[in-house]
Amino acid sequence: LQVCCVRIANMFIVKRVVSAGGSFAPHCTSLSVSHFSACHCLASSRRHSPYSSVDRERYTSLVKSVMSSRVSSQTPETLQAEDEHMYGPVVRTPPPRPDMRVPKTLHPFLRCETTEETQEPESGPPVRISLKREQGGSFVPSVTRILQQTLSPEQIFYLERWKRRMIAELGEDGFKEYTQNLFRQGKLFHSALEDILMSGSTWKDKSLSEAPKYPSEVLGYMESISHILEDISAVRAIESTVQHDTLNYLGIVDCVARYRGVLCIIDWKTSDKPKPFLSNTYDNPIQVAAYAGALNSDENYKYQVENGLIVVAYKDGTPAHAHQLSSELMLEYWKTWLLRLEEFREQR
DNA sequence: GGATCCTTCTTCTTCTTC
Repeated sequence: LQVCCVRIANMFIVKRVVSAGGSFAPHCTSLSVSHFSACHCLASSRRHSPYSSVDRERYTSLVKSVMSSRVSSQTPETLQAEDEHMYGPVVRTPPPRPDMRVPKTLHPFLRCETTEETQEPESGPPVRISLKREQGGSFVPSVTRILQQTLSPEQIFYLERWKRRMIAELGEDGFKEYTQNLFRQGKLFHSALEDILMSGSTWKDKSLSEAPKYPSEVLGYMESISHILEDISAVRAIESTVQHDTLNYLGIVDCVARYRGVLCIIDWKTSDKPKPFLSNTYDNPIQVAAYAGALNSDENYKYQVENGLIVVAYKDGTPAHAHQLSSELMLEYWKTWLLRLEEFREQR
């Protein structure tokens, strides 16, 4: 509102000064002296401007510019001053980082040995290996931590800008509450899903009989993914820890199951904004590839997973978006993950 | 029981015209 008032007030001043024939002409601040004179004269005697006979073509656009209400009276300088007032000092967008790099060592995504004889039956309850960190052992960083600490300058810039704007809108406390609520919803959604997938029933069965058991906040998300759940079968792992045997990192996979018959690492996400394209999910595909690579090297899992699936659920029940990651795509993201991992190690 | 960890999310130009 404050910015609007300032901008409207500025435009009003320009209009008044021009129509009163004054010599104040903010539009001319970046123009030459001759332009300024033209501006002044045109403003003071519009009907008999001496410039109309001298150099009419040259000043046509200038006249239009000054007289038009569509032109903002703001200059980049005043806009920046306003932004600084509202959001703090302006940080320039960092130049995009050329990322044609390849990892120094291309660690294999899949285990070398053949998996034909190690196929295990897909019956039985899903595995759930809980996280147990070794006391006093060497520190093993997590996928989330590594991704968080190797964000690109662009990502950091946009995230910080978003945060600044949210705090300006909601206040410090309001922002804290907002983010806590986002996390809470995500956690509730994951718990409900875990419950459904562990029990081996479908959401339709559950929603008919046990819907009241789930917090009302997650019902929309469950409705959102109900069509995806119909295509899920052979759930093998839920919220289970995976650790890479040589690359020394760990994480917790949301789910390993078949989606339309293809064995996938599945990552469930909640989002307020629609994410119809894979590119809308930022680092999520890298996260999925990192989990898959770890699982493939992990002795606790006797099978390999080459594909991925990112499911974005919506609170209002809008059908979720499911982004499938082919084995080729997973390999590409595996390379990106290896780069991020190298970057993380270099920081230390 | 307390402390710590993993995870849960958040980003992508901006203005005019119809």
